[in-house]
Amino acid sequence: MSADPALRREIPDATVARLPEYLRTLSRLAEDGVLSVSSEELAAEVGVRSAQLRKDLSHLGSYGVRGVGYDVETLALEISRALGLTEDWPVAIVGMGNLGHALASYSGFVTKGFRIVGLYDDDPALADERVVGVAIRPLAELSAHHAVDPIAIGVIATPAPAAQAVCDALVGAGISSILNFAPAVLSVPSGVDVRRVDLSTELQILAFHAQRKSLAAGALRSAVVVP
Amino acid sequence: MSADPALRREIPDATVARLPEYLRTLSRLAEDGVLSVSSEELAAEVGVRSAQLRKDLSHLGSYGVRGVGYDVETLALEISRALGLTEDWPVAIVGMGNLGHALASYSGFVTKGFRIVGLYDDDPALADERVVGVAIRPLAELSAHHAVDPIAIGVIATPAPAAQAVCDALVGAGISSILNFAPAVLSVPSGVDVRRVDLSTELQILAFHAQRKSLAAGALRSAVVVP
DNA sequence: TCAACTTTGTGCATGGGTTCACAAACGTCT
DNA sequence: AGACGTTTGTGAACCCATGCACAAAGTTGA
Repeated sequence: MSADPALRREIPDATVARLPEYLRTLSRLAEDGVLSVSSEELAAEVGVRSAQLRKDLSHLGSYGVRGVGYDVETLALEISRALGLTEDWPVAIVGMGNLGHALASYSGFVTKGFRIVGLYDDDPALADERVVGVAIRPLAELSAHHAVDPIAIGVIATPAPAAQAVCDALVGAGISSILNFAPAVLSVPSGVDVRRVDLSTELQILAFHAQRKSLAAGALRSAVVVP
Repeated sequence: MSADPALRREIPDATVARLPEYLRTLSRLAEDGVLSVSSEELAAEVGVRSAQLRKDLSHLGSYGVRGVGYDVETLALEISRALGLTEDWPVAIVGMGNLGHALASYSGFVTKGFRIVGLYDDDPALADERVVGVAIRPLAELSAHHAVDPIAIGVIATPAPAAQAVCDALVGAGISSILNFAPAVLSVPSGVDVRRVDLSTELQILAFHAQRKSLAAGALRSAVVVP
């Protein structure tokens, strides 16, 4: 019998995907000394409709005040809680090439709730190199490390051909949340969560829209020449 | 009066987002010497339902053969065409920190249709350093460069506070497709396409699901103790 | 040639997500 | 205290996407 609506109710995936954006914007407003926002103002900042923002927030509970708006601090706290950012999440990165290094030193990591506890790469040239205070170790050590100091989230930053093997190693060690930067579809047992971030997919989607724009422009020119 | 269904019809965004995945898988199959696939097989590889795959492909035209399946080469070519990957797209990256370097040397860039033509960063320490054969130059030179050798897609890999200014510079130069890696919402005039890739958003979504899993486990334990 | 089998392409139903529009709730001002 | 203006929270309508199920179309084998 939980009292917190965030735990009782089912929050739609589409809403969860927007919460980080709301949170980021609220944090910025808080830094700027803003105490209160209306759904209209916040929605404009984030780039969504105000009705959508209100419906999203309604899934977490009722934290607004009618006629006034939302208290910035309170709302930020409630979103953090809903997302599980009040506890912190130990993260391990596998694959310390260019991308792995970039991810490890990415400031967004440390800011809120995430903490790097392990960096892994089988390349002997990288062994024991330290990035943000953590030594790079061979992947084989991950399982032992996880047994002593649990890892909640595994990040795969290897080339595509290695990704499935790395994923199997992570799952084998008992890690059930994986962020995959390799351009490969991973197969995992049910209960394991995989999210994929893929640069070339995004580029290709942009290319599609760019092509549509240039085709539309071409069609327009033709229409003018041959009405 | 175009004969190509891909140009006539409207392809849904959800479909466009999946096409790169289909293309990648088809390319892998082609390398393995596979000549033909059924929707069932291909869908299994990609991790979608076969009905969805068929419906997606039907938006590009009718390239399957009933009773047989799809010719791998043909289908790959048609998807490439639909996405606009038969021409190649000049890309510029702004912000050559860790992430910029990682992106520039990312192999997925060159593979299909994308070509890096410019790298920009205002840090004097980076000036004239060469990555993948391209010299890093100050952002101020982008506009002149674009006028001579057009850039189709701009990639923002700067810290969040600089992102909007960089974006304005890109838009001002006439670039209308932007891929943004900075954790910031960019405001752009209509007609400009922005896609955002954000590490910390993805991590937060994973944290949400991880929390749900651990809460469910906790609830289960409680239920066992206090039935 | 024809029957049996396979697989595509699609009409239709179902479900989620987005948007509209408004009543309920709050603060403020007279 | 009461009327007025503002903003939330949400029921209802719409819209897009997904999944089912099957007819149409093709292949294979006798």
